[in-house]
Amino acid sequence: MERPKNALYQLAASLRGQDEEELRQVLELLFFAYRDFTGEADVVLAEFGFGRAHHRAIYFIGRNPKISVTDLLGILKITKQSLSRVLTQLIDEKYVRQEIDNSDRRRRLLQLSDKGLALERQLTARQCRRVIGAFESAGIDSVSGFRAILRAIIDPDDRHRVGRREARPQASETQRLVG
Amino acid sequence: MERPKNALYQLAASLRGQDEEELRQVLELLFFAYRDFTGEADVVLAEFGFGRAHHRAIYFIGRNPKISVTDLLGILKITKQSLSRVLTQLIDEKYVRQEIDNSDRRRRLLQLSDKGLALERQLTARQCRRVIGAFESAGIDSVSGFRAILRAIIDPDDRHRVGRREARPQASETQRLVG
DNA sequence: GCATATAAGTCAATAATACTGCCTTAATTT
DNA sequence: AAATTAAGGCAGTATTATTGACTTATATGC
Repeated sequence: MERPKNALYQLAASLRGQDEEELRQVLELLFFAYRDFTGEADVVLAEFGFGRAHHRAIYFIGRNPKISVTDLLGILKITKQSLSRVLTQLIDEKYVRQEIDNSDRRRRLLQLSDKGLALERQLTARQCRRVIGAFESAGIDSVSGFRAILRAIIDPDDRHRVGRREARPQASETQRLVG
Repeated sequence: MERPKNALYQLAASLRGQDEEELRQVLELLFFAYRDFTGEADVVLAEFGFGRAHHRAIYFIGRNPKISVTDLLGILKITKQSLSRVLTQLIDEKYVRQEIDNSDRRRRLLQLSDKGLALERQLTARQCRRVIGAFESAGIDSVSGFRAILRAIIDPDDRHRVGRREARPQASETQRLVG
């Protein structure tokens, strides 16, 4: 505790080989990479009159067919109101279909229509194109480390969200976690 | 061109070993990791009545002392109006100082005050803490791949922005790029 | 069966961040 | 002298997000 003035220095010193400069570069890499990665979809979204919030909803509904509204909120971590505006629009314009869950008639299961699937693929294809290009130019050997660190940056409670989700025909996510 | 229906499949097939599932997981890792990474600073920012836009301005002014407004706009890629609101606030509350560039008296050079430096360090320390934790838990061997791929995701024209920037006492960034 | 809880949806009000277009002032460059 | 650049401002708008309260329908626990 001889140099209490610079918290960053202390932190950096605690990890051999990681100096402040290197850490700052990582913060900047994350900022620029994420901005350009999300920007990839913006061109397409603008044609449809949608924004990034629509994109996130479309993506995770496509990834989790028959997801309930509550579970989708759990993934997106936004309020019901924020999702509502976006979801209403997507349903009105027939990108997303709703059906009642017969095992719990309060729940509305969401899935993409054909139109929604087509848009989702277009958006995802663009982002994947960028990621594939990066894999190729940085080298495939870098991928596992890239994934490992991204995963480790995520809050431990949310790491399970990455990857294929199993069908949840009758139990909501919360129910599964509790039970 | 036998299966023109699924652009993703074609893309994925073009990269040996990369299937759609793996690519989608990467999109999701980026989404969750970036969200939690930026969320790290939100707690602190809220105490000061600032948002993420303030954070980005503070970060890049701290990283590029005596940067001009135009150069900062070039980094942030937002409009002058959007920056103006944030910058005015930061200057009024004395987190950022402005001085006239004597070699070109139209330009206002921005730098953090002591107050601004302290806030910047607090914000950066938190984010670095998360990154260091991820490095430690994923293993230091993963870092170079992580950095290489993030860098390759960034638009080629912006890759030079990551890292230490040299002092630019008399030439603006645009002038350097042109000249 | 009744009380409680949950899922979904809605209303009203507000905030942060961003945009476009247009204009001014001052200083520099051609 | 004219054109350009840097900074800043004004007016208006859009998107995404928030909080808090409330309704309806359905399910669950006692």
